[in-house]
Amino acid sequence: MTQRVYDTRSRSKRDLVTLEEGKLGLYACGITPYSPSHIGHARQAISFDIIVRWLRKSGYEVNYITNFTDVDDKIISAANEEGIDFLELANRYISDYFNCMDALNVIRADAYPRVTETIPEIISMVSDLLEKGYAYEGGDGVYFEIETSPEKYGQLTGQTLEMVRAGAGGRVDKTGSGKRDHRDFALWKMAKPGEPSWDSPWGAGRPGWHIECSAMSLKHLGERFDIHGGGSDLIFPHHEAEIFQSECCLGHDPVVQYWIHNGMVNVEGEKMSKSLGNFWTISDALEKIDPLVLRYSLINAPYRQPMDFNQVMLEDAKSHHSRLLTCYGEGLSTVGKMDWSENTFLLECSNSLEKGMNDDFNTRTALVEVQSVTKRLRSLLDSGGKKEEIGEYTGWIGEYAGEVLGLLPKDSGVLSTLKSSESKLSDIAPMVEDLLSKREKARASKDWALADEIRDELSEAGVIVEDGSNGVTWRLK
RNA sequence: GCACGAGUGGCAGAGCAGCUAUGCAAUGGACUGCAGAUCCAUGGACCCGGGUGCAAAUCCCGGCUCGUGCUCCA
Repeated sequence: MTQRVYDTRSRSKRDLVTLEEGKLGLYACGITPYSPSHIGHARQAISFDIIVRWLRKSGYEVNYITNFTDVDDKIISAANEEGIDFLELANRYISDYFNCMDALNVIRADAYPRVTETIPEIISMVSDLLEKGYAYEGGDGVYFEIETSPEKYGQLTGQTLEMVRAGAGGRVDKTGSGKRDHRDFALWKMAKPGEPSWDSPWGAGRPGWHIECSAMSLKHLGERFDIHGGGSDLIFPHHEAEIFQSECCLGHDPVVQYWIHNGMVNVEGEKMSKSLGNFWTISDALEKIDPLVLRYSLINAPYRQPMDFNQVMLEDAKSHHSRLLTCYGEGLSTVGKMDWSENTFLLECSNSLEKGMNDDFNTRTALVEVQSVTKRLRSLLDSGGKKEEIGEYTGWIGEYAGEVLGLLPKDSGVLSTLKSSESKLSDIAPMVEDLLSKREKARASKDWALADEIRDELSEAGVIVEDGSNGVTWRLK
């Protein structure tokens, strides 16, 4: 089955053909660590994590690179406010990022290059651009000159040079910079007093925002690579600027074969922003929900669609995830994972899941299949189904919900959670059983008031009592 | 204003030419002292107007509405 990938540049799904057969270079723009990571970062990271997992499962040898922009205006001003070094601040939030990613079960990328560790490469790229006549020194910095290659303008956004010229005229003067044209962008910014800086042929300064990614992708993936991704908010101007820089510097195009972009996360229908007070950091979210439930909720829509983060979707994710985990845990502890390749129903499910994932990584379709396998496993477990079948279903879930979607903790974790809740159960069992037998006596004598009172008490204590056709059962909330 | 994208049942959200999406909710039933859980069943949708097709939610044209980008942003 061919992998289809939606490419922002051509605005269509295209068959994935890599530059080198069986190998794939993927660069995804990472974060600027100036504040704690938020759920938008989580969605970006999880989307690409699953894309990488899937491509690897499909047989590609993937080299996955994602960066940190560890020097930038916002980092500097946040560090100044606290009176600390900018790198100290950046490191703090990078470590926050890694903690969150680990919790969310995001597999580490193959490399996490940083701007501050790529300065020589950046300087060399800027020098090249100057030499080739694509850039100029403008007093307070070195700028890329858009007019040198107008045909490259708007490759990702569909805008032309003229449109933007018409739309934003007059802004040049306001910026007060040495730009010749307001659409030109900085490659190197000269340092103002007190700012962190590196020596360069043009004076002490630091890289502009866009050049870092061109330099880092070149360094790690070479002069041409397969996929470049990031949040859809980076399409303009960041990724367009990268196209200018990389293609002009290297002298060929395209440098990037496929551009992919994940959609934004809104909160209760509104754009997430600090000023609206609806800003969710990942740590905030993890205080209220399990990290894997958050992961589940964030892949409940295809990665390109904008998604709304709200109470309903969280509760949905919570109930689905807990059913998935419970079934998997029971399957694991009673039978274990078994080969399912002879099971026609499971084969159909994986076919359909693969079809969805091959069609631009549709995790929503994948979840539908996971739900349907879980449902069947639940009823097998409840009705005392054949061991082989339970094992097959458990194996399927481990493979797809676990390895591909990353929704399950490690098997040892699943089992120990199961055990600890069992031991918790056995601790309180005598007391509960005692109350229940009193309740049974009350029920036998049709003293419903007393029976209900006992049930309510237990409920308040966190024990759910259910009268089934085969007698009374109870479990923890 | 320009660009890009989206408008599907009560809600979330797939499908992108012919075949039940799915989940939650709802309704009816089974079970129950009641509640819950579970099981069975049922109803319900493709923004509007044209066009192409044997056939359109799905393609084309024109509207309308919404979102995002055009300044930093995953």
